[in-house]
Amino acid sequence: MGKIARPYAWTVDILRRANLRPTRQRMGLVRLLFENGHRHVSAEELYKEACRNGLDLSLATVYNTLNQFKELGIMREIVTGGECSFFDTNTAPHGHIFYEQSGRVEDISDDMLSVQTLPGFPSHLDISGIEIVIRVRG
Amino acid sequence: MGKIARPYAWTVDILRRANLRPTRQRMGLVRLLFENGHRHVSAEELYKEACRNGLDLSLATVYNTLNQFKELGIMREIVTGGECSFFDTNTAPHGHIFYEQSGRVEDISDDMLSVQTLPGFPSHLDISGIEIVIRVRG
DNA sequence: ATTAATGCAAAATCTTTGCACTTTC
DNA sequence: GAAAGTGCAAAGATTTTGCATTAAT
Repeated sequence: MGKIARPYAWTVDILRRANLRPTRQRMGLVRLLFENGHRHVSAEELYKEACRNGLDLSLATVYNTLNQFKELGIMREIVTGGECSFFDTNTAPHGHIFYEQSGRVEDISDDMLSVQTLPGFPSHLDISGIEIVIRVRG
Repeated sequence: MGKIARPYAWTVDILRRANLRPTRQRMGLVRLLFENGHRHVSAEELYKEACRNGLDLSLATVYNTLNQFKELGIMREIVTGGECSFFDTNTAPHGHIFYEQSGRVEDISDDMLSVQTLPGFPSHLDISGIEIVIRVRG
């Protein structure tokens, strides 16, 4: 990624819109997360990637930032049942395929799976999220 | 539950069938888990319940036993995204409702939700499990 | 007797937090 | 300068492990 000499305007925009100060660390993370389409990352992965790209920050800051982004609705968390949690830049409702061996996460697209609530579904429930994970050995 | 003076025959049967020695601890856990229909438990919950019922064992043994049961296919694990994992005595495919506030887990019955794979689903995947969790605030 | 299981405490993870220091506004 | 963010190390929490002891076959 190279040094961030001048902040990328769009990273600042994203952060401003979320009422977060555009610090060097956040701008770097936003750039990694959003510059090339949607991504699934674990905190650890993102931290290492940031370091590799010359961004100087701590793992705790990565956790804090990902959790802030989650709370602000910019990202969402993916529950895999693996060792660590993942975060997804795509906040639209969709399921995931979790590859147990590699620990990788992929989206389930609309033409793969159909999920519908039926009349028997309790209508009073205040749903905060629907997790669909297909675990595969491959 | 009272003292287990003489082992319940059916708990021994379940353990024998799974090639596990019917120890006092395992028989007690099997009894709590299977004597009254299907259950969802966390290790901690089950541990406390066992203690309350006069069963003398350690939390580590509860974890070990639940994991053995999972590997042997007697139980399965439920991924909730909450702080701890849950184990389910019902191994048939079905989803769960997770109540974030209480940490309780309930089954999703067949008349609540319909899930179907569509033609676009990758047929070569070696699926080890499908997790469907509806998180609710209530 | 032989073999397996248990208990305990300690370790291993992943994740969060407290506080002094730094950066942004 | 005031307020917010960061880094670090330390704490928390859940789960696993190592090993001496105990129990089951």
